[in-house]
Amino acid sequence: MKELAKTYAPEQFEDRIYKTWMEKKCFHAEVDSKKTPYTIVIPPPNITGQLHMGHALDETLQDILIRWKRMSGYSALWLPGTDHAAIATEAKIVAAMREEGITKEDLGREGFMKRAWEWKAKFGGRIVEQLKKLGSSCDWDRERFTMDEGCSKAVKEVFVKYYEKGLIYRGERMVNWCPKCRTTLSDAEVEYEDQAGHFWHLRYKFKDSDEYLELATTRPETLLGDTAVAVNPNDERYKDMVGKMLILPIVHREIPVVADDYVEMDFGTGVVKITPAHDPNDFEVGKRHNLEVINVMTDDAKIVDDYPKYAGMDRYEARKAIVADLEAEGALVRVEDYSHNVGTCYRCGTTVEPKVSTQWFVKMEELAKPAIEAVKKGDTKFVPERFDKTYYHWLENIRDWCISRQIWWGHQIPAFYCDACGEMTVTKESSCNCPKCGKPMRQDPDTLDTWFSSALWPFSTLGWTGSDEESSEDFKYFYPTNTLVTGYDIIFFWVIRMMFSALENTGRVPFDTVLIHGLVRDAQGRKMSKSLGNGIDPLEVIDQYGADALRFMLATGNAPGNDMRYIDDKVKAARNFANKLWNASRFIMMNLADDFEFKGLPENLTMEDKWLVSKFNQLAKEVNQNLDAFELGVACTKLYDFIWDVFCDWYIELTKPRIQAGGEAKETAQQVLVWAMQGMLKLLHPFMPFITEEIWQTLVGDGSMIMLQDYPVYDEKLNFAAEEQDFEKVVAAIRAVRNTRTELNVPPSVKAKICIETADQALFESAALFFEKLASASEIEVGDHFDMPDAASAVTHAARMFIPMDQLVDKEKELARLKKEQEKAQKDIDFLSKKLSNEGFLAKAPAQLIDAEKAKLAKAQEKMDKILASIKALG
RNA sequence: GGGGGUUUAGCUCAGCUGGGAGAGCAUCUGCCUUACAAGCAGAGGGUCACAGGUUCGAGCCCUGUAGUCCCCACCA
Repeated sequence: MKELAKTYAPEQFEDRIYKTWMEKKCFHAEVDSKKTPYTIVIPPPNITGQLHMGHALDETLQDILIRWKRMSGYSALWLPGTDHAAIATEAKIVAAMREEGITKEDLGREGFMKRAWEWKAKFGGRIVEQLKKLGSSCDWDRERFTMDEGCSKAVKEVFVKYYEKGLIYRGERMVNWCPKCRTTLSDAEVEYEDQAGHFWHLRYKFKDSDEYLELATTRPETLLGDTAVAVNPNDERYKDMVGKMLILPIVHREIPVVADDYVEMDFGTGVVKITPAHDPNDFEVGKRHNLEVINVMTDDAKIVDDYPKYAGMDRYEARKAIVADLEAEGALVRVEDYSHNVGTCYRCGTTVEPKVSTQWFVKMEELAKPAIEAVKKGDTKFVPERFDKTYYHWLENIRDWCISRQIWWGHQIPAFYCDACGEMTVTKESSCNCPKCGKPMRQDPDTLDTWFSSALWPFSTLGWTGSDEESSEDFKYFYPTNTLVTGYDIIFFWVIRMMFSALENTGRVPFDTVLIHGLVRDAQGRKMSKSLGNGIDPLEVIDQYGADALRFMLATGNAPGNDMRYIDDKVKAARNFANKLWNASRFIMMNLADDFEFKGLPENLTMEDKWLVSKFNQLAKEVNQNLDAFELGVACTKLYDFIWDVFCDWYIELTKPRIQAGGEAKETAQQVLVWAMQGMLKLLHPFMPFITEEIWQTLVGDGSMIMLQDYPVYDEKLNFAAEEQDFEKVVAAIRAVRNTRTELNVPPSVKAKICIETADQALFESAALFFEKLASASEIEVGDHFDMPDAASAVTHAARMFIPMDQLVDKEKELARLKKEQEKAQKDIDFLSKKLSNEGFLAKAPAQLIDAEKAKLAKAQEKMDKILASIKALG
């Protein structure tokens, strides 16, 4: 006898099974010309990261798809790896160094990089180990890192190519600057939030008169860098003042009044102070009017030494001091509360400082066009589709991408400068001499935006070298990849950049489908965050309920792209489902003799066998269809319902009489039970890999592994529609009897005879045992007419059943019950006959539907006849 | 200021090409029926936000309104 532990205890086998899979290299994908490739590249988690629910969801969806495809005969590659996460990682390392009292400068660039690599070696693998706890079937032989040799080569390759094509340039622009991280940020890396602030109304005095211009600002400290005041050229109020000079308060510098369309006449006083160095709009205005750009802040947002009174003050201290001085000088008119949009750093939350600086940029316009086209043509599809709008909108309004970062951890920009003659060279070489004067050149100290390397991930990880011909066999076989699974929150950061990078460099889209999922929120619907402390640790959930339960919960009951809530009860429900399956398999195994041999589906199937087989066949069909359409949640529900309701609650119960009977009947039942269990395990395996593998190996016991089995598909030979329908009559009759008994408060322990009046006598006679087992029948009598006015009755369209009780049935109660059923039946009849007498319906509805409705009406009428007969019999 | 999501049972959510409203949890009634009380058998509970429209037929398609959430955007 095969045996499983008495209770489902995932902690006892999940790790062991994962180890077996690893040892047998089950996750490894091969280039195989006989198979069709199916590829997913993982969204590489940051090496600084800890597994959170977002990862758990993301990995679960990918693992379901890859396991399904693998079992369906594809050469399925799930390529894993991690991201160096430039700013986040450097910040962590710097913080750790601070504990020891060391700064970056102490170590120098080389020393720092050495330390960073050590840090990576120590902690970079942590998240990978956590992914394994989930059961992720990644090909770990192909694990990659965004700063490994291949990825770094690809980065240089692409950078140089872009530069040579004029797609990358270096220039002085207004950029986003994080004073805490001390680096630039791309537009995508700035998060805007509404903050309560103030509107300081100031007056700037004219140089040649005692008149003032009144204006308002949210950032009085930037006044130090004001080089003009602007009004709208069409503004009658200020027309005469354009060109006149004002005296900047506090600083007492002379600045002009300029006219510019940028100024809105009806906002505030219609006068704007212009600080080209500290505001993107003002920068543009400044360019148009040739204004001086006066920077007043250091890299960490302190006032520069040119203003001794405020020098060294941080921007908020300076604000206070300057407001006080303005007030003292009489330049402050009033202060009003004002809420405005402030840009913050997505890594550290610090308010971003707009700053003019020389940086490297990717020119986006030309790159964006093919990326838009590719989705419009359908080469890449979003699931759900609506996210293509987000995608288009971003690409259509895209600005050049600032890619240089003032940190060390990352890909150093492959540009070299000659300090002697000022020449610049961009090259893939790691060092070079000046092509003009021959002197050694100095490499640009900046590194690239971390997303520059992530953008190349789908091909850099597959061995792309710059040309398709020279690239690896892996690249030729597995690229383009098929499905990218990611959250909607990183479409801008990543999906878009992979799209245009792949199109530009490989000439093809990087993937054909982008499956978008939402966020996992807490039980109250709040975003899980460190600051709120409301995050749920997936590893703790796995410890408590098992990875399968967590996975099933994450995959069930939500549609692609929608957020979901983490609710403990949902995991419990998934765990209970696993337990149900566990026990069902225990039931099967405990009845198997030692010499039991599974021979496949037997020939001599009974009607209930055919009913089950036919339903299973349908299930296999639908699950495949759902997976194909990325409806993973729907597939989960169907598996849950089939396994729990159809198989456990009905079929297992139906086999019990045969199992007790023994002999050939038992043998057949067991073959079907094992067949069905194997099929269900296979269908469920992508969703719950551990439990299905554990049961499979125990049940099958030949050393085979479920994850390498063929995924079940629809098979016309297993379609027994007629038998299925017939047996549904029996199921319905049993339900009706149970219902009647419950309503009459008859406990299951009280057995009673059931007389079945039906036209399908042979069918019900052969189902006698089921009524005894499942409907508390003491015996069954089948006939074409019974006259039993003192018995309770149960009615379906196919049968009228009488249940004689020891004590007389309460006729009034019974009558009331039947009347209720009559009402229901009448409603059915009314509804259906109305529909079927509607000429429009008959003329336009599909014939198949009309036939189905007719059949339903006939059934309803049959049922009504039987109810009426019972009512009549009651007198 | 644009764009999008969402509104379905007490709660959390499914319901995808328009054909009589579903699940889990919760509630109520019975059951220790030897796979499973992490269980079994039943029951109650919904004008599918609102108002129009298209259609033989609308939770689903179209228009508008409202609540709610999110994304994008340079109004100082």
